[in-house]
Amino acid sequence: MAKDFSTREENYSKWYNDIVQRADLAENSAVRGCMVIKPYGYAIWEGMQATLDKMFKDTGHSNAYFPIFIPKSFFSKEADHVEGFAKECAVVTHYRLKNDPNGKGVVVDEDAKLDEELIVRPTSETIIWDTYRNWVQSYRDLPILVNQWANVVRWEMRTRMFLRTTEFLWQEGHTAHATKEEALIETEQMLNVYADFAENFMAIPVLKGTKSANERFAGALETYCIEALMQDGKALQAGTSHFLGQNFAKAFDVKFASKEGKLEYVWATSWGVSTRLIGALIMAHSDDHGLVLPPRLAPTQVVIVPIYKNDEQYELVCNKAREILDSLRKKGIRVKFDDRDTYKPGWKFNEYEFKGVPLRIALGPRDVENGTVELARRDTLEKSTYQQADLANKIEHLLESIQDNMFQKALSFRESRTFHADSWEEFNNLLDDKGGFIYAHWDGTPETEQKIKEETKATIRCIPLSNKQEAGKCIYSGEPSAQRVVFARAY
RNA sequence: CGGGGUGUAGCGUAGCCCGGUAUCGCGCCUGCUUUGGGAGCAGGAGGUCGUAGGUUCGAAUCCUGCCACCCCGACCA
Repeated sequence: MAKDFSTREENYSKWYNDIVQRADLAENSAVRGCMVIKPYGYAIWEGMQATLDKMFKDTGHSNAYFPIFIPKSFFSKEADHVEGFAKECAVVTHYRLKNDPNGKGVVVDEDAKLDEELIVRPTSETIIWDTYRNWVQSYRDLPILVNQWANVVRWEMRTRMFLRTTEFLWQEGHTAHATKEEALIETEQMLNVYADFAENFMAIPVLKGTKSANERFAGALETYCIEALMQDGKALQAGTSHFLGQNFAKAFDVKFASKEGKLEYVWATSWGVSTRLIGALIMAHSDDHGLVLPPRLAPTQVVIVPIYKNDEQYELVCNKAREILDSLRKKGIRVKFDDRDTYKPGWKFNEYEFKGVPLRIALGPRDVENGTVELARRDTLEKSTYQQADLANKIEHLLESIQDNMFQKALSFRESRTFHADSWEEFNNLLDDKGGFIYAHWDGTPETEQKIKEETKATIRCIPLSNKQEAGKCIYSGEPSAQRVVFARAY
């Protein structure tokens, strides 16, 4: 396993893949660019889903499901949208196979060619807006606040486990509103939901901001995003919320009669996060011993490992362990008692470290005798002995403290990698030296942004919502600028 | 799609330059001893060397085509 968090992509890649493999999260599949999410990785996703789903429902949204196939013609209706996705779509052209006349397996049956090709959804705006047209007639039908949990396919040139796979799992919210103001409020609300989730559940601090025109979602008027910093100094876009204006309503002719009796186009938003968040979790918190999971998202928060030399000790230790197990379960703590006798304690210690289980309880004859347990924290790797009395409460507090510590650690890391650059030279030096977020002045033109990207690989991650106005000069062109924006190299 | 690399047992590899039917580790199976940080010893199973041709008495090794995967870039959540 790589032992340093070098900014060398090569090492970091290897380290990242190693964590994915050793924590048993996922593996490459036989299908190009696709990934098999293994049970443990999927359990993390399920935890994220459950939390996010509740947050969506608490903000008035409902779940629905739309088809995976989108008729090709839908795509040509919104010009920017096609342009953004056309290059990475999987296309269904036939619906049947037949036996090869030459006896070599099966071939596509050319007689079963579709009149109109179907696109495997890269995102569902088009099919959803085509559907919404029929759902909306009056202002009384608005707003529509719908979310979908789904898989999508984007035929990317290059893939990375969790961060960019050909097929990935995500949620996409699609809302329709009577007014621009309401849609804007929704867009910002969902951005806040994402930021809340990232910081309070994933323990990853994020910058909230808007994208520059170049980085904006295809078809959106404004893209809001949360940006997180990974341990190699690269930025990761962790979630987006788009204000789509009336673009899709116009493209799909979604109109409603207002209170005043006028026919108006609806206002739209869309927002999504994906299994990429698992990648974020790995890259933000893992250490040289493997994955480190924040307690609130860990499928297993506490694992109990019994230690014994013979059947008699096994009985003794297991009885006590089951007592502890019950008391933790009563508290609602996700706890696992690993009483497999096919693996030895040392082996189990290592395994749960790879897997990032926040707290480990070791319980042996010595502990039973003394009325103690040994607790090991995954985040700090500290081991200490605790009295069994009131253990459930102590553990509950410890889990909270681990959650908090992980966030603080990630926050200090981000702060240590956040810089201001006032000259082109300084900008380049910072990028090559440390990576991280760099606040710098920009003249606001797409051309300059593009040049900077070509020369340094750094992009504008966002224009922070919390930005203060500050006159300055663009680090690249020297033209006047009204505020600093955040640059970084990104995944 | 460009540039680089790799395909040998479930996984990781040696051998390739200099041709003679494959090395080592992990894992797996059996037995005994073990169990507070990936146990020890003994025995055992498992390989059409990515694939299709070619050269040769003989190919993992040399030559040609093809395929797959990985890394770097362009593209992107």
